[in-house]
Amino acid sequence: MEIMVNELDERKVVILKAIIKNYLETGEPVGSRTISKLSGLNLSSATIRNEMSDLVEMGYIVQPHTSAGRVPTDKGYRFYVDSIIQENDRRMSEATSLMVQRVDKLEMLLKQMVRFLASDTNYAALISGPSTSTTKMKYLQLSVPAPGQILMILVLEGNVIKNEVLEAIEEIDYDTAMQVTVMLNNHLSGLSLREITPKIITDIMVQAGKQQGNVKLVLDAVTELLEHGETNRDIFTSGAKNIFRYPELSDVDKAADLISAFEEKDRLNELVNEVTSLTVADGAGASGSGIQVYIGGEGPVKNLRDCSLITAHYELGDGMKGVIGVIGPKRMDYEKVMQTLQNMKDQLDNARFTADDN
Amino acid sequence: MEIMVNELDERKVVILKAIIKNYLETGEPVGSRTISKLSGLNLSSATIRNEMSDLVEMGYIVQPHTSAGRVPTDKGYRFYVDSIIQENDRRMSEATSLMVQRVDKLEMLLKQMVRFLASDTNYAALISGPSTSTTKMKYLQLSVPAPGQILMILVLEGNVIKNEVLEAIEEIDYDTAMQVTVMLNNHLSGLSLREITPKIITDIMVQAGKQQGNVKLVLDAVTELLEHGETNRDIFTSGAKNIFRYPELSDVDKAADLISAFEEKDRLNELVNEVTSLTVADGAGASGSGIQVYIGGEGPVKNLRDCSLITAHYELGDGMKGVIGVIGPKRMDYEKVMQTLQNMKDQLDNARFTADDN
DNA sequence: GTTAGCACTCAACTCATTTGATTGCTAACG
DNA sequence: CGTTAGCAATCAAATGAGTTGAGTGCTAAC
Repeated sequence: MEIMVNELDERKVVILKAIIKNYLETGEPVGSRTISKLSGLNLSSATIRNEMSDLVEMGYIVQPHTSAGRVPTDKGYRFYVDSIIQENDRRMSEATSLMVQRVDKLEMLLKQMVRFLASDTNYAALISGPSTSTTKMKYLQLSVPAPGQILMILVLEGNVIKNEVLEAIEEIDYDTAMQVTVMLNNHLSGLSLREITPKIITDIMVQAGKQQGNVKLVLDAVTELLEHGETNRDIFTSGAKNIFRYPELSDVDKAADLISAFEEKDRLNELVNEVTSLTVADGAGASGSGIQVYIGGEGPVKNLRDCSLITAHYELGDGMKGVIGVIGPKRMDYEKVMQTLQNMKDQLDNARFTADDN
Repeated sequence: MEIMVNELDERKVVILKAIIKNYLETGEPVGSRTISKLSGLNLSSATIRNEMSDLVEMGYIVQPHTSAGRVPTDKGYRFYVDSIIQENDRRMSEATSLMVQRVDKLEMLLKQMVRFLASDTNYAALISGPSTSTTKMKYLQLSVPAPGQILMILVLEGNVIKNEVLEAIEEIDYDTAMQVTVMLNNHLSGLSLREITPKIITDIMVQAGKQQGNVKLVLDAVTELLEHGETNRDIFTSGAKNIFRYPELSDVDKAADLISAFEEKDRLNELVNEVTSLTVADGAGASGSGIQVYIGGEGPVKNLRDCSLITAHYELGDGMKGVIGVIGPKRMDYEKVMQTLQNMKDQLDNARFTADDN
């Protein structure tokens, strides 16, 4: 990226930014005369035209048709976003602490966040629940709701609760279930799925005694539950209807596509997973800020034509990592969304749960 | 309703049905010539015109403007739907058993159902989880995940699991929690919220001894959880994007409205509650079939302009009652949807859970 | 390197016209 | 008296010619 800095002289940069900024506001192709008036450069429209024609050649902007103004290309957007990121890194984020600090139920917090995000930005917003494979297990409880059945309850950090009813392998009575519960907690409490070593497993199995079958069943279920939760996180969304605010997305096909992505959470899950797997250092111009911007067909949003995606990773502490993001038209207010998202990220990173205060 | 039967002579009935049927297919106003050809009555368009003009006077159809064809009014739809219901009652439903009979997890079943319903009908579909106040409690388990905290797990019929972490009133240790658990199960297991009498409560409180505060806490939480679940059921949806198939709904305002109703489940919950509270005998022409049809502004859908709602109540046994429904344009294929819904209802009414088979 | 000037382009708008589906009415028919 | 053919009247929607206006590219002069 550094090599490219010199491709554009200062004046071209000013003009390009002015074009994109204006386009973000109006959604209409931008003409030379507009820029001549708004850029602050005191140049005539003719001169601007010459520069614009250069910018077209370099691929930063295009003309929808001969006698129309110019519209940014993906390359243009990319440039714009990258330059915003650089500026923001300089003047650090002054996170205004505007939201609740202590929340009992994680789910509440996330719903609250995503709703705020959508209504603040007027785009569609989503937030994923925390990664289940890196979150620590607080407590595991087995129980016998009916003969031959084992009820397994798994409490994770942040009081996220997972549970499942299993069909027992060996006969198991209430007291035995309690003994096994204590034994399992001794080994597993405080660990995340990733921290369970083979040694721990063997230790557990040795102590399982006659209940080996059931213990294996439970361990498998725990693993399955957490692994499955990894590719199948809870996802909360808000503001899907904001799609209709933007004419370029409200054409029937695209809108239907977006809406169904928001309804069936599967595709959002894929998206979150892809975003997670791309390292922070990666293409999306994250730098130190931890905000990623995917424009147009880039990366995870290649199926969402004419959309851009802005995401942030949050970490609530104790390995509870998740993703929060905004989906909008390519012509979105990148600057504002990035700021809001940075704010949210800071909020979440500093959130503490009342239940943890003991 | 019986009085009205004679308002329309046989020929008018045939013509009216033909008009509505054609309108359902095409979505375009229907002209006299079309009916003259399609009705099978061998009448000229002029005669049809005379009859149509009568039907307009009687309020079954209207003209969007002079020189346009005719379009059914809500009264027209109502007539059409009622006559379908009568015919169907006669030739009983021959429920083709096309779906799974045994499903472990209720949530899976419901998701499966709603997805099928949406893709089969091409409308938007929704299904509510079972009523929590009439579902029986199978098993209640208390536990102490951390000092000063009580983890309450409530297993309902169908292995629906609810849970909550409470802040303890009195000190409570693991063994005490177990004792209380056994005591509570003795009293509550097998009952639904509605079946808990004051006597049961007093009996429990007497036996609570030193743990009175915590027991009260737990009982309140159970009540709160189940009552809250009543107005706040799980709702699964599918096929929201089908809205775009129908031009009359895909105008921006209406679509945005519908979409946000489907995203934020609150309004669907209200809808389900309203549907539930209207008795089966009520206005929506249910008769014996247990299918309700709400046309246009009728009842629960008064906010969803130009939409109709068709619902069925299901009962999985042991008080697990819920609602399944389809939302589409007024011009929807009532006949088909009602049949599909009847089928689903039958499936659900007969579904049995493997976990119950012991 | 910058600018004024001008011919040219083309989507978008306007407005009159045409088209075609459909009605209501009337007079004739059986 | 119900039915029908015929016809003028209506009106949304499609068509198309003409106008507008934003914007460009090019050239010649500053």
